[in-house]
Amino acid sequence: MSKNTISNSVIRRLPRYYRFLGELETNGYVRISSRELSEKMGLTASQIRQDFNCFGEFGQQGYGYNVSDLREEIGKILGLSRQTPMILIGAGNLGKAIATHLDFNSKGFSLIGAFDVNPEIIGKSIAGITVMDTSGLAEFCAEKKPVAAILCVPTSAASGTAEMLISYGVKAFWNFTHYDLRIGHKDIIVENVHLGDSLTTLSYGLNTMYENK
Amino acid sequence: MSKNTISNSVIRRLPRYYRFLGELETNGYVRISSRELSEKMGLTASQIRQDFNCFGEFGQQGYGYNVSDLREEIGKILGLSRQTPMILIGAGNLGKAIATHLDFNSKGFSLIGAFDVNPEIIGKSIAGITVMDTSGLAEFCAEKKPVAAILCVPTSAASGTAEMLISYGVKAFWNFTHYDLRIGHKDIIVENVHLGDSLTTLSYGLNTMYENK
DNA sequence: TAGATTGTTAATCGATTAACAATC
DNA sequence: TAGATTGTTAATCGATTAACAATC
Repeated sequence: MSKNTISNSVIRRLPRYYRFLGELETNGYVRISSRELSEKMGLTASQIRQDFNCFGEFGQQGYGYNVSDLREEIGKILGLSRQTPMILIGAGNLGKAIATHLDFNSKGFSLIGAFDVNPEIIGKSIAGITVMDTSGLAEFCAEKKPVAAILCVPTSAASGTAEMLISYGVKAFWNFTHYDLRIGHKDIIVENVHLGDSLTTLSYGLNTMYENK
Repeated sequence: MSKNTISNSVIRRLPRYYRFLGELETNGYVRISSRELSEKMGLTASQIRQDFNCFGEFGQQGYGYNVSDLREEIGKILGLSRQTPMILIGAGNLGKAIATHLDFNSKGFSLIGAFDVNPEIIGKSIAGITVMDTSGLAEFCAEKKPVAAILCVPTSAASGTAEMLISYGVKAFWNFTHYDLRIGHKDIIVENVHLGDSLTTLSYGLNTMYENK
């Protein structure tokens, strides 16, 4: 039974727990204590127990956590057994790389379509999907009802494309444009990636470490 | 004159400030108050003033901040006028997309080399650079002394590749593998991207919003 | 039972927000 | 000068850590 609201800090740690537990399972771990997990992940044991207790009692006093059970529970919380239909908008270099690089099915999604406006890209196949002309998007959405979309369009097209997709029923965006997508509609979910900001942060780190040069 | 230590929360906001100020400048803004900026960015005016004051007094009472000056100051803090030499390790789909999609020069870096082990990729040109054989990495590093590296290798090769690069003098990593790079060496900087975790977070959002279905 | 480790409450720490004196 | 808005201190809020009783 989940508590009322989960803080964003906790949510951001969940995928990482899930990943580590998967590795532990692969390596034959059956049980693990919060202390041992904390050492492996670079967290405190307290934080781990607090985090898990947001969602229920997954452990057993005197024993610890069953790795496989715990991983499954976190998977449920993350909704990873779903196959939410997702489409890619913008199948250029980045869109193509995203679509081929990630295992959508193990992360709660199913890539069911890809769209672009560039005639040189339309008709090509990526990740087993034939890229369609963006002009056919309305019809496709009416029929296949994708719930999520990957935005790999040029930054200038980000906002307009998102609004259009919302009107077609899309509820969640994975945004790779350099535009800060913040939607007014409150039932729309946005995950901004901002690779540029990430690289900029790396620059800050270098600048700070070697500032006296 | 910068204060002793800047919290990570503040640092993570800096690239976003820089981006917004750039847009404002493009749109002809000469001055802006913390209140006006807070409305545009979805922050509080207090937070903005606190953040900027970590680094000095960039504003003027009764006036606000000069957009262009403030942007330049933040650019300096981020080290964006540098051209830190950077190399790409792994020039497959993702590596290629990263290299071509981002403007390294405006973010404090200069992409000076790309490497792969795949004979089909070696010799091809991406972002104006010819992909070299990874076997020539040691020699290249000795000569060109790259300070930063983009890791787009398979997850299993992440740790080993990083250690090798450190031995060649690389100080900073932009890590796109699914491996949690945490380096023992304390003078090494790591920025983990974890696209998979980002997508998983999106799944959580959908799962939470539509959990009663 | 004794030992281990959780679940949970209390204490601490840090980050955000509010308030206001300083000053342009 | 009066109005505006910063820089900065104080108050609040939230997240992390510590402590320990519950219990397997």
